[in-house]
Amino acid sequence: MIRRIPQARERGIPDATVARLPLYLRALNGLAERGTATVSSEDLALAAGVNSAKLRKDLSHLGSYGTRGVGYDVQYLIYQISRELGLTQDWAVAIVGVGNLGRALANYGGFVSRGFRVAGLLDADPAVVGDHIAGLTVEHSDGLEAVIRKRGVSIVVIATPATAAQQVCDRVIAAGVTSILNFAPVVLTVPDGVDVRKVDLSIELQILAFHEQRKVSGGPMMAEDWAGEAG
Amino acid sequence: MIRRIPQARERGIPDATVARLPLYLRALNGLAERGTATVSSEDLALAAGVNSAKLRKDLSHLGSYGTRGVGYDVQYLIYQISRELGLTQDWAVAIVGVGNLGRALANYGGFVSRGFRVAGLLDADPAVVGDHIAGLTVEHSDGLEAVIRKRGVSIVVIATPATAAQQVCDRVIAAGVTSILNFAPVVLTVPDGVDVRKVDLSIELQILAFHEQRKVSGGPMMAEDWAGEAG
DNA sequence: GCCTGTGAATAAATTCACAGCG
DNA sequence: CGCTGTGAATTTATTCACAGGC
Repeated sequence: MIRRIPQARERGIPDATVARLPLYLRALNGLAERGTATVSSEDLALAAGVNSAKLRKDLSHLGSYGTRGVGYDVQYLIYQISRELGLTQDWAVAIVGVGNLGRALANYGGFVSRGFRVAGLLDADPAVVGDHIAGLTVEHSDGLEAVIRKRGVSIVVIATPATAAQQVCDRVIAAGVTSILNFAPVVLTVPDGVDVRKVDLSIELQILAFHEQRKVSGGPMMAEDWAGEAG
Repeated sequence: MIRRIPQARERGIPDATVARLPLYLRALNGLAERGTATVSSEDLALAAGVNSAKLRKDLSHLGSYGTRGVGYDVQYLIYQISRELGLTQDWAVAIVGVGNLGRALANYGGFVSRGFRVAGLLDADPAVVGDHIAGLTVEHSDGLEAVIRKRGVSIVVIATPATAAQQVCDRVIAAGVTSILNFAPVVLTVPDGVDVRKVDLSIELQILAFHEQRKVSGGPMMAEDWAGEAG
């Protein structure tokens, strides 16, 4: 029988924990900006919106970075989590598809601030190519492979229409990219070893609707005097 | 702290299942468009990107809507899932914050197509108020409460800067909204009974970076400061 | 035979509760 | 003492595997 060796150190961090580390990091940065030097698991958990037992368990997967009876040193913990997430490195990101969403992403401050650098904006539409967005010039997606290779892009954000997503996906994988963030509402087919994360705006709304439906017995309020102004 | 929504007594569908139903729904709609009448759990699972056992278990929580030896009737299953998610109703959604992201959301086809209707676009910036986006006119956020009441808004999307998010959140809750989709990178504090879902663009990138870091032993090509870590 | 639906088994995640250190 | 770190207990989710209907 093959038994998994529990790597107490830095290997084998649960997915659920990894997904929360950015949350803790953001809460810690907020504390740091307000000049807080140390924080207890209770307070940090509150700021991050989780419970303290979970927070301590999560952090314990990284190592013993707290001090019993005191709490965690904010700056030190920021560094440790950043290192664990790989944010002490500089990641070049290319955004493919410069529609409304692509523009929003390019201008999103959170990308640049944490180890990510938008190294390329690409679009297939000649009407968009040449636009200046967030200090970059939109390039034609014909040059996708060249941009990836020349600028060391390791993460690609797909913000194209659904119909183009798989094709873009195939091309960037062929160019060596193994990390993709997909905003197109389509399931991408990728070979083993390629990591795809998906953000689906409408799915979140649908989940909300499910819960909303359960709350209100009579369904949503009726829009009585809604006069559509479209058209 | 996270409060469980007044859970349905009759059928407690697991959260993990609810989160996947929209995925199945999209896969089914794709099949329907191509004229497929029935589909096996195997094929539907493939289209949705999950495994078939999970799919069958998920669907079993809704009822027995399949036919042994045959599969599921596509149209019927679409209806059942839609009903379960509350998408057979018409949900009025207001988007607060009409920056790049807000515009992207307003133009996002997936909203309108599935039981959601953008009933209001609001922003605090007078320079934006009056803009026409996706067939709507941007209104000043002073009128937030009025818009919510008059147009029967039951779900609010917060796409404001982080600094404004909590204030907007408080106002919409005071106006009776109990379902919020938050794109601002901040943890919202809400009373019990209010359901908040969060979409955080940078968190997804950070999770990708974590996995990417583990794949590539040498790190990304453009790593500038390679602090010698004893590995 | 084929494929669903589902108990049982397994795995993962969360929470409890307290030992142990500062 | 207070607060972390963590085994143990609990809850939740996934996967297996096959009974049972078509």
